[in-house]
Amino acid sequence: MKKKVTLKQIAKELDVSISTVSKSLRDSPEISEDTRLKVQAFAKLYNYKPNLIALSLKNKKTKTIGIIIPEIVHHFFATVISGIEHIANENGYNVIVCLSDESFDKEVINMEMLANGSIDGFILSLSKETQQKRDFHHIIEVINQGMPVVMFDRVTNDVLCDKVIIDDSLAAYQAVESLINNGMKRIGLITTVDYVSVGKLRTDGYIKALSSNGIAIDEKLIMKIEDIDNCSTQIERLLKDCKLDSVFAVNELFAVTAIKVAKKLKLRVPEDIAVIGFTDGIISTYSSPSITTVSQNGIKMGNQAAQMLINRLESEDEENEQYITEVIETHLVQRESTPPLK
Amino acid sequence: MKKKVTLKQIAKELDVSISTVSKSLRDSPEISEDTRLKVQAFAKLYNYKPNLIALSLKNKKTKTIGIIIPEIVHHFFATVISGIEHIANENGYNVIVCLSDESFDKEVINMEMLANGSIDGFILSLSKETQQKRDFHHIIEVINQGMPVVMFDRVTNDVLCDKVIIDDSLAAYQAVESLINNGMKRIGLITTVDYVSVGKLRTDGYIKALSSNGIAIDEKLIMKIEDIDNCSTQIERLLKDCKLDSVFAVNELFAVTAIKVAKKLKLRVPEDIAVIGFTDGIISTYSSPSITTVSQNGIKMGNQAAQMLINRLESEDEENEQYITEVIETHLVQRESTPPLK
DNA sequence: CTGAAAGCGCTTACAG
DNA sequence: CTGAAAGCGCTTACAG
Repeated sequence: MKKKVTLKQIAKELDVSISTVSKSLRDSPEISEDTRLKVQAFAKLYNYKPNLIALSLKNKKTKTIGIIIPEIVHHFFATVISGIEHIANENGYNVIVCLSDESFDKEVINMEMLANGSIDGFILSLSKETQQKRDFHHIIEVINQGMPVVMFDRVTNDVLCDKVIIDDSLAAYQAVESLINNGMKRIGLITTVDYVSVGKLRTDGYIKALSSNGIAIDEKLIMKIEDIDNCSTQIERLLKDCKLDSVFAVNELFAVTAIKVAKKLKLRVPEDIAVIGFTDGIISTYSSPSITTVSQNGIKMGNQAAQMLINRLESEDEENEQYITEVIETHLVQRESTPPLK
Repeated sequence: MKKKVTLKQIAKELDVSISTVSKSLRDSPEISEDTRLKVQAFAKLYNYKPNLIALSLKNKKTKTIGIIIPEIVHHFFATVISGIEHIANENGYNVIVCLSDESFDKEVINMEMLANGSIDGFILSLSKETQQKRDFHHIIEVINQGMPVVMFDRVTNDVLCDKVIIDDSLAAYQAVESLINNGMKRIGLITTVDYVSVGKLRTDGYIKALSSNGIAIDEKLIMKIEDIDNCSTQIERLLKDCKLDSVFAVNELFAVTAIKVAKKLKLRVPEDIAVIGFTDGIISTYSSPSITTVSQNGIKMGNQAAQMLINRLESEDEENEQYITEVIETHLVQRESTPPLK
């Protein structure tokens, strides 16, 4: 057991002052080559590494980024973390991850905890409950304290900060329109409750696509799902009652469940019913039939978010810069759950 | 913009000493009720929260756990992080996540970085490259410095520390034996190269199961896959050449790929060929047919690892305690890719 | 009951 | 060229 060595101990061993040791290790020109080399050799021998906590305190920056997301067991979020991590690492930052579990309180607690010195800035995606309550004081407060924040995916207009999103409404619009262009008329929508921002936007896109193509909106074809765990009964009702020729689902889980239900009802996918999902994750790839879906590049979103945050952190406090909202491109990934789309 | 307030500022405003402020906020009996209340009211008003970095430096503990895993975009690892996070949070710990990307160098760099004061202890799973090189000096060094380490899943006997694993060999044995008990004779194995510890163990289990049931080992039925991205060509060769009645795959990806390939070759699953996978993740659930698999409860493994680490951290330095290896239960989850197994 | 001092591990402006 | 001092934000043993 050999504990980590400190400047103080090196100083003592070498019978010089702590300042001299510190300067030597930082290659200060103030120090004579002799003592510099001597100190460096000794430090190397004892494998000296500066204590990062002490440096953080001194420098008032920690070189770590705080991430707060609703959950991690979710391919998209895991993907974003991965994207953040890589850019962070390249720039000498570490990443500390907190999960809100879709809970407002946990989101607040985690933010406050991290805001007390542990990190230099936040990257976050709102919990469902926070979106439902529309209470963002914890985020605004952190920003007011001068800590930069980048929001991604589940964002809100009520907070002014940098953001990374996709154009959920447009992507949904295009997906639904491509169904229409291929002759589909009775297009079901499986979506979330409205307070989930991205669900709402995708719903909007669906509605716009129908409207601008002269198809009347039929509320019965729209299934809003609150409780994801029991979505299959609701989806079964939708498929049974409504004689759909296709379905647009706002996430992978809804899409794959729709396929499972369709099979159960002896409907062939895509012949009897075509399915388009959202978020190009592991499920869409490995389901059979594999799922045609709107790609949502989490790695890119994470890269972008991290880069924006780091730019803020390292831009010598030019406070007045405008906030940026970066929109990541999406596209439709064609697979087996739809006929070849024109 | 109102920056966070410090003890110093409060002291100045109230015209008392920093010590008095500190003690008041910690409810020290040394302080008169009058000043205590005054200070507390003021602190509350200004929303004072102690700087955690300063506390870390002072207390020589950070209340954060470092996690190093090969990758995060992998359901099992995401699941483990989730398990760690929850126990950590309940105990007032935060979690800092680093990815080794299966690279030895990144694993070393990340460990050294975190070991320099940022965390109180590690939870880690070895990168492939580290397993291949069998070089664990970075881990041993950290342990020698007195920092507790818990390894999970991809562990090694060359490092003495607490560990959380499943009995990979036994689980594989049981899975393969259940195939045998249901009349399967030509059982293929899709596995990793041997240096991946868990792959090797699962291979061992397969071999033992055949041997102890009087089935000769046929090397041609064993496919060791190095490059996961192109596994489907190799798997196709296996299925084509070997007339298998069943396959045991050491992970989800191999299992689902085997199913895809089987379909392509017009083999029905499970009628013509039964498939058992390993790791009960999202793919196994949503593939069709859904995949019979060995469950590997990542949440539980994470919980356990976090609990063991925290116990170490909070056990008043009773150094001499023995290291523990905790074995998490597994079981076979029956789904559609096998006939009902007796 | 209050405060000055020392200390956690480091850096750096300043004196000598 | 070297070192003492101040400081990052905090706590706590000790004096008064």
